Formats: sequence, structure tokens, C-alpha cells
Amino acid sequence: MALRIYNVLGREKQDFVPLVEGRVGMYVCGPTVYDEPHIGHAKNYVAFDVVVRWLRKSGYKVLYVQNITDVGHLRDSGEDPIQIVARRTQSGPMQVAEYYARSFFDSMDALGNIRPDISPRASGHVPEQIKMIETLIEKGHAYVVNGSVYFDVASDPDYGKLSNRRLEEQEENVRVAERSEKRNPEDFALWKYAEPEHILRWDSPWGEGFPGWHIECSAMAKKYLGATFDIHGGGIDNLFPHNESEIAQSECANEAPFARYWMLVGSLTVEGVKMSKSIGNTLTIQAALKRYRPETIRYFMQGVHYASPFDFSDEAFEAASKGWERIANAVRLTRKMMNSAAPGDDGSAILSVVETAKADFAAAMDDDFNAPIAIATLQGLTREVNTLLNGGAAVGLDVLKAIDAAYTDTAGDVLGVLPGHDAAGGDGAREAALVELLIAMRAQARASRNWAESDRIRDELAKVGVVLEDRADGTVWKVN
RNA sequence: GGUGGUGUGGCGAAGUGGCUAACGCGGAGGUCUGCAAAACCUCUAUUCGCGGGUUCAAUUCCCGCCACCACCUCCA
Repeated sequence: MALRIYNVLGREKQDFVPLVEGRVGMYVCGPTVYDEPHIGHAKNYVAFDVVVRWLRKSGYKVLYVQNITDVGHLRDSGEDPIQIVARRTQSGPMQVAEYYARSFFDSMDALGNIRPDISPRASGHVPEQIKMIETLIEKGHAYVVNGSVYFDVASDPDYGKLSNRRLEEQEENVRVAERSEKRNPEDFALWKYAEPEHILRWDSPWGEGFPGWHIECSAMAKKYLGATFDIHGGGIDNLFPHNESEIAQSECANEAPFARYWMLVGSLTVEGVKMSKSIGNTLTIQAALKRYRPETIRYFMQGVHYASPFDFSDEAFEAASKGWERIANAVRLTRKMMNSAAPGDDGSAILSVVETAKADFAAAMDDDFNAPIAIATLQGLTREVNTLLNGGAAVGLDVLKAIDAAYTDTAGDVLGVLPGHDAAGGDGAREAALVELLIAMRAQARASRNWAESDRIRDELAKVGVVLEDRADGTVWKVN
């Protein structure tokens, strides 16, 4: 079954046909590094991490580029956010950018996101941006005013094709344009003249200044992926003006199509409210990781299709967490039983169920990366696996290995939601040995019907996060 | 006002022109168990925002309306 992707450019689900067979060039808008990354970032980048993982699982050789925005862009206040933080912390702007870039990578690593192949920084690509701006000027798509350069929206008949904002429709709604150096209110800055107090500044043919917000993505995508490439990802909140402007700049400068498939991720709210500093409901990834384990965060976020809006609430998180645990328990049990199972294919009747689940999982992912359905197939598989493993009948090692491989291929490699391979939850051989020792002592107590002692061991372990479950064939444990 | 999106059971959330509207959580009952936990089984939306229309048939297509959300020029 072929991969299909909902292309925002055209607003329809399309067969995915890469530019070069077997290869995928993919660009995802990265963060502006002036603050700690939050769970909105997590949702976005987990989504694209899974996209890349699935493409690779499907056999594509993927080149994944995700930028780091570390140059100054203006905000409402008229000031560059990096500059604001720099002043507040009495640091240099690039020091601030570096600090938060590292924090971003740390958080992404902790969430289990595979790093992009290239993480280009806007500050390191100013010459490329200037070159592209010069090209736009030469081709009559941009003009210089007072040391700034603006893109002439009227020169691009395609402007608005991604967001469906056509100029002619817009114009009627534009109130009397305020006094501006722009020809049209819709024109956007490619290069901005730096006022004396602006710290982040570079030399350019138009004097000292700094690049516009959108041009970095156009320049870096071109440099690493070419004028035309396969997939452009980002958040839906940047559809306009950012993504629209990227297309306009790139296609006018390169005279070639830009990204062929646009995938935009739905926005995230917290308890139904948009995260914002003024409300004070921003949840950073580091804070979230103190409360929840990363696999459950990933699982939770993939319970909703990537393009849909997503609400991060404790209640919904708990529900998802329980669902995750069901799968994780089954995998843990499978691996535990692998340690002592006899070779052979006892219980092989389940293999057809395993194959069906793998096929259903693949079909779901091929259908515009439908992770919710992919997870549903794993839940269905888990019911069958649990029935088998808890049924008391012998299960051969070959069968257990097949089950483990199915989970690893799907929940592990693609969704990235499985705990580490250590059956105990991954806290080291010494801890495992200590727990096993206590379990053995408890088994003795149980054998002599000393329930007080056996319950005490179980309760004390529970206090430090080690949960015991008694089975007919022994006791299994896990770390909460 | 413009553009786009969403509205499905107690909660989260898939989905389809017509088989019993996935899956998870929660709830009820049961099995298993020293107890617990885990697990399994059964039940839990005559119904898919509202009103029209198309159709033999719509939650799914079309129109209108209502509600909520996002973005709307230099705020990833």
C-alpha cells in the first residue's frame, strides 16, 4: 500500500511520490531559541520524528533538515526576543541563543526524538540569505527602502496559494494603510535596517541590518535540499504569513517549485487554553518530564492525529498513560518470558494475529501517518497477546520472539513509545539483582504463608517505585 | 470582516454513502488471585452540533445556521 499524505498545498490527500525515487528531502521549521522549549514544541517535533521514522522504516533514505532560528526578528514590542533575554540576563545574544539551543536539543533527546540530519542556524547562513535577497531584487520581486528590503507581493501572482489568502480579497479589508515605507501593506521584510540599539546585526549591501523572519528557511532549505524538495513541515499557526512567504520568496528567486508536500501540525492547548506567558500556563518539556515518562508523553501525543488540535490535560494524560501501560506491560511480560521459554513454536496460532496487526499498523501509518489507528491496532494485538501469555499454556521462544519483534518494529522503532529493552525498565544490572533478591526473600515468606512479611516487602518496594505482580510462574516487577 | 479548522458516548479520540459507529480511559458485573496488582470475558452512543436538501440509503455529499479554536503582515 502506498503512502498517502494530506497536502495542505491543495488541501487533499495525495499519493506520496518523492522527487527522487527512494529518497526524501524534508524541511521542518525549527524553534527560535530564546526560551525553554515547551510541550507545544514537543508535540510538533514528535510528530515529525514519527514521520521520519516511518519514512525510513518504509525504505526511504531521508535527509531531515530542521533549522535553529538564532537571529533577531521583531516582535510586537518592536524588540527582538533574543535581545530582550540577553539584556535581562546581562548576556550576549549569541550566548542566549546557544544556551537555549542546547536546552532544545536536550529536551528533544529526552523525548526520544531522533536528531535531524542537519540543524542549520540562521546566523550561520546570512550570506546565503543576502544572496537570495539580491536575486529577488534583480528579478524585480523586491525593493530597497532606507536600508531595508521588502518582498513585493504584487509581483507574485501565486502569493496566497498555500493559505488561500488572495491579495484581491484582502485589499478590500485593508483599512487606510498607515504610513509605511512598504509599497503594499502585504509586503514583508526580507532584510531590515538595524536601528543603533539593535544588537544582532550583519553587514549587507544595504547597510547593517538583520534578515527577515521568513528568508532563513528559504535560504537554508535551498542550500541543503535544493530549490525543490519533498516535504515541508511546521505548525499550522505559521501557515500565514511565514509559510506563505517562504513559498513566495523561494519560488520567485529559484523559479522552481518549492516544497511539494506541506504537512502542518495542529496547535496545542493546555487544559483547553492556549499556552502563553501572560496566563502562566506554559508547560516546559523539562517540567513535563519530571511528572511523566517520555514514552507516555509520546504515546499521549500520538493518540490524536498530527493535524488535529491537541489539548494537554491531566485527565486526558492519565487516560492515555493507562493505555500505554497496557501495551508496555504486555511487552515487558513477553521479554520476561523470553528469558526462560523453551525453544519452539508452541502457541504459534497467534502468529497470524501478529502478522495482521503489523499489516494494519502499516496501513494506518501509510494513510497520512494515522497514529491513532496504528495505536488501536496495537491495542488489539495486546489483547490477544495478553490472553496467550496469561493463559497458562506454554509459549515457545520463537513465538515470543516474533511478538517482541512486532512490538519493536512498530511501537518501538516507529512510534518510539516502548520502554528500554531491559525487561525491568532499564535501571541497571545492580538494581535488578537487588530487586530479584528481595523477590526471592518474599517468595520464601509466601511459601511459609507469612503474608505480613511478603506484603511488607511488596509495599516497601512500591514506595520506591518498584511494583510487583505475582503470576503463577513467578513474580514480575517494573519501575513506575 | 477574511482564511482555515473543529463540533461523534461520562472523558480522550478514529472512521465510513448502507455490515453490530474503531481503540483507549472511566463505570457496572464476572473469572483468576492468600491479598493486591496485572490480565481476560460481558455490558456501557437506536446515535454522530442544529435545520434543510440530494439519494433507495447520510454521521459520512451539498446549502444555511449556531458554537468553539487558530491565523490575518512583519510575534518559529
